[in-house]
Amino acid sequence: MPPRRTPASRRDRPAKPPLSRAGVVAVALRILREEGLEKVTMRRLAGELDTGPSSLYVYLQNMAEVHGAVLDALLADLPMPDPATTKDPRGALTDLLTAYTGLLFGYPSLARSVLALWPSGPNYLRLIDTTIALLDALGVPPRQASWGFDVLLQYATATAAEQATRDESDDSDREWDGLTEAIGRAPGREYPAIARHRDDLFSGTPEQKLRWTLTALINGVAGTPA
Amino acid sequence: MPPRRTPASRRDRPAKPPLSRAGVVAVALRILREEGLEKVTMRRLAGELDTGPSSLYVYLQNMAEVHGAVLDALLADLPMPDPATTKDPRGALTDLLTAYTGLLFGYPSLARSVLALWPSGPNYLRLIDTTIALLDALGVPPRQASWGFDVLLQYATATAAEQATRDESDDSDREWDGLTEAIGRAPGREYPAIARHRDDLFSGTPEQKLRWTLTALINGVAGTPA
DNA sequence: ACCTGAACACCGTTCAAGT
DNA sequence: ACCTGAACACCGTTCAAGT
Repeated sequence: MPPRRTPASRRDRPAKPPLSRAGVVAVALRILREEGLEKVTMRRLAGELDTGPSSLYVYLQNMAEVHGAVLDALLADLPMPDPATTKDPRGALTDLLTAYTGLLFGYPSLARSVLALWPSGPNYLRLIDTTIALLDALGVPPRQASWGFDVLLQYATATAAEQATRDESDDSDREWDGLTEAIGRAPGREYPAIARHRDDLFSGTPEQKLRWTLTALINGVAGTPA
Repeated sequence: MPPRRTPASRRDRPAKPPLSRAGVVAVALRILREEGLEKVTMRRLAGELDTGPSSLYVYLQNMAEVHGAVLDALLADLPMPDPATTKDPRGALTDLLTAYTGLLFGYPSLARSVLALWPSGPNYLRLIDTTIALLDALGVPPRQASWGFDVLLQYATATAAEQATRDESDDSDREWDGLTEAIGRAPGREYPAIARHRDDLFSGTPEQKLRWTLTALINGVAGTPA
């Protein structure tokens, strides 16, 4: 029997590295950054790794797991404060949540997918741990911190996900912001509260609103006995 | 030229009602209730209406619009308090948001889709209007009510959407609750805050948590100057 | 155990051609 | 204007058969 060798069809091509979970995730991350989540498909990943789509299922259970792994990889770049030494836990928490929101704003369709996931990678756990620790440092009672952390993270994610809907529609399409349109047009006879608040509803920059909302969430979590 | 008549292939079959947006939405709603959102596809809708999928695009721009229309149809059943006469606006607001969450809990994958939408149908506008009016009645300053209403609605939607992930996995699959697993296993050396709060993180029923969170959100919105 | 090609069972949307 | 069939351009996942 002849020794096993690379098949002729592969000879003189760059050696094909062995498949691995990390390798698949690395390719997924690159495609996400360069072309967006929509292009991260099992077929595309397989193609880039010079194999068939079914081979990926050895390393990842399904597409949701790919998305979760990609989120965790992105979170590695999120600067984490040290809750034990920070002098301004409230500012550090706001900054952390703002940074997390900003990161997801760069990948709104990933944010959308993450809402349907329960991310559980090591970097997401670190984000949870730091959020809870900062609430502790703020003097929030433990049960409130435990029940409150995911309101904070969920709001950040949902805010970025909302952005996805905007990004998908083109400017020429007047439906892109159906709710703003609808609020603007809502007849005062039928929707008196909307009519009364029309100016306030459209006031403020997205940054101002985000900052206010995060503050309101922290205040609510800190000030509401469980 | 002979008069136009129903083609032979349709004779003796029940008369085919003319297509309409309302008709499409009604079928979508029935399929949603009986079989879930996953079965509400353009091809299925077309099949039930005895036509081809392309015909639906005369009445609805895309699948997102179908989902939005279905949500609005469901909201017709949501009991709305009258903000002008209610004596306990805080209780009424909590009840309204709890009822909205409960309604979406029945259709978690719709909730997931709604997060990516900006619903703008008449019944959703009514929900917004009532929420703002109840915040007014609570004495919340107008700008805070204007900025705060969507935190409340978004939380309700996101909470129901989270449920979708659970529903999709079967019991035998231990991954169904990856985050709870991960939190339970998180080593205390690396995640000290999680370890410290382990008991509180798993405490409380979903109902208790929902009630507390809604209260915390209302408190935060009411008590944080914009 | 790992890897594969091919198949299964679908999707949403567009388009040219009718009526 | 409304409606259509067929096509376009894909999907995720499974499975039997390899190595």
